Amino acid sequence: MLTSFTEENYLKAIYHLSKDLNMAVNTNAIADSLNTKAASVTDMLKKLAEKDLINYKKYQGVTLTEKGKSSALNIIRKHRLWEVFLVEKLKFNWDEVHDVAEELEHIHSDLLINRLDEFLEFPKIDPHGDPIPDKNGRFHVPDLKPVCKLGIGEKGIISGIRDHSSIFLKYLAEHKLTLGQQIEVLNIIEFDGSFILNIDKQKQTVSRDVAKNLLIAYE
Amino acid sequence: MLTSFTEENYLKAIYHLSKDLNMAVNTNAIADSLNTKAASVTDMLKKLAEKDLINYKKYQGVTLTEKGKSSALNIIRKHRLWEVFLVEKLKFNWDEVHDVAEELEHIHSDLLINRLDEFLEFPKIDPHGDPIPDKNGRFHVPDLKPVCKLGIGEKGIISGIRDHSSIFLKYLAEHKLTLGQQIEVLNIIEFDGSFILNIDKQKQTVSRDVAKNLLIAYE
DNA sequence: ATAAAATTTTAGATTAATCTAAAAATATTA
DNA sequence: TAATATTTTTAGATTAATCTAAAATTTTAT
Repeated sequence: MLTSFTEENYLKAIYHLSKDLNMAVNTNAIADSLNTKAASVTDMLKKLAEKDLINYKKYQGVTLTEKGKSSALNIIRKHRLWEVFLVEKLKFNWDEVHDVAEELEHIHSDLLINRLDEFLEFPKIDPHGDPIPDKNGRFHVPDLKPVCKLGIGEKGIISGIRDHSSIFLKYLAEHKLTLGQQIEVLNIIEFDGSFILNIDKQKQTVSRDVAKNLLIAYE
Repeated sequence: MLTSFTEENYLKAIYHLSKDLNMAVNTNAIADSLNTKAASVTDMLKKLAEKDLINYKKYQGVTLTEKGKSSALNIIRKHRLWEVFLVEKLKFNWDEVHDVAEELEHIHSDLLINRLDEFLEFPKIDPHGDPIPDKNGRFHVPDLKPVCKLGIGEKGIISGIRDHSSIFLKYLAEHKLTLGQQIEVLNIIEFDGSFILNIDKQKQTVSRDVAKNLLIAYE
């Protein structure tokens, strides 16, 4: 079955939205996430339902069918594998990969993506710590917690991020807050909830906002 | 300036057609090469002329402007670099790369393509022997001749092909007639113009059709 | 429970790329 | 050079994806 560039973006958006909420996704939520209008979304939902990619009943929101879910996971797989390629092989910074991967994820070729997977030695996570589905759509969700949940004296390894904006990614890179880095909470400021961290043997303060969006795996 | 997937395919087609003929390209020729109808081509020509990518006067055929030519060369550059990547890094056969490269060539990112060029160590030719334009659109056209122009006893290195169809490519690969291979003309059959070649110390006969489409560089 | 607010869908247009059929222009040839 | 054939363009539709504005439905709040 053929899916257009646009249909694929809808499937991906629905997948991400329903993953967070774990329930039917609203028309407006899709419209917001794709920067389009609710009326356009309704039109597309009818089309996707026709193709048996989503379960859709008027006014009731949508969920992905098995077919739709596996299609969405394949697009996410492609996106994340390309991100690994860009960073590992082409020396992109982790804040430079998203837009290009948004285009590359729509290239239609199973051979290409499976060979790329092999070339990259079957990576399990992308440059932002997000898991990469295998060719059957299977992946493991690492158990991560935001820095803000740590107490004083606790340690962890930076292993993911919640906010994926390039401005946040740039900030993190400039402050050595990159994947794999060990951190320790030295103190928490009561006034504004900011965290004083020990990073690479240096004291560094991060705001509560940063602490909420930086995910760690316990040691 | 933004060019759509479709516009890019028109520019590429016009480039290839005008390169062979070295003159204005006909509406019907473009329609044939893109498997579309003359009426559709006329519509698109108006649009490309509007964008100053082609010189177009009704009924007079078209040529590329400098802008159009440099855009076409950039698409060809991308196509051929991706082909090198697919063959060199992802172990595609040379008859498997064309369709995927047709999609990859439309990814818009200068950083991507220039980094890919670097990653591949600035290749000068693609897996079929076609030259790859550099980032300024410059490339050298190798001086090649078809096998059928060789006389008995002459030698050469297989360095290019005229026909790019996957059926021809597959035939060549199966008969060790691949890029870089040395050949020597042992005999030419008067009856049907077929060639008896010495390839890798083995005698092999190829039809005149093959001899016309297989290009060699003299020793 | 009903009115007000918010969300979602429908109706009717718009744009890019395409098509068929007919008209216009150019090229061929007798 | 006039008739015929070929090529190209125009006119008018079609399809996918989008939009605005209005109508329908659901949710929230009094």
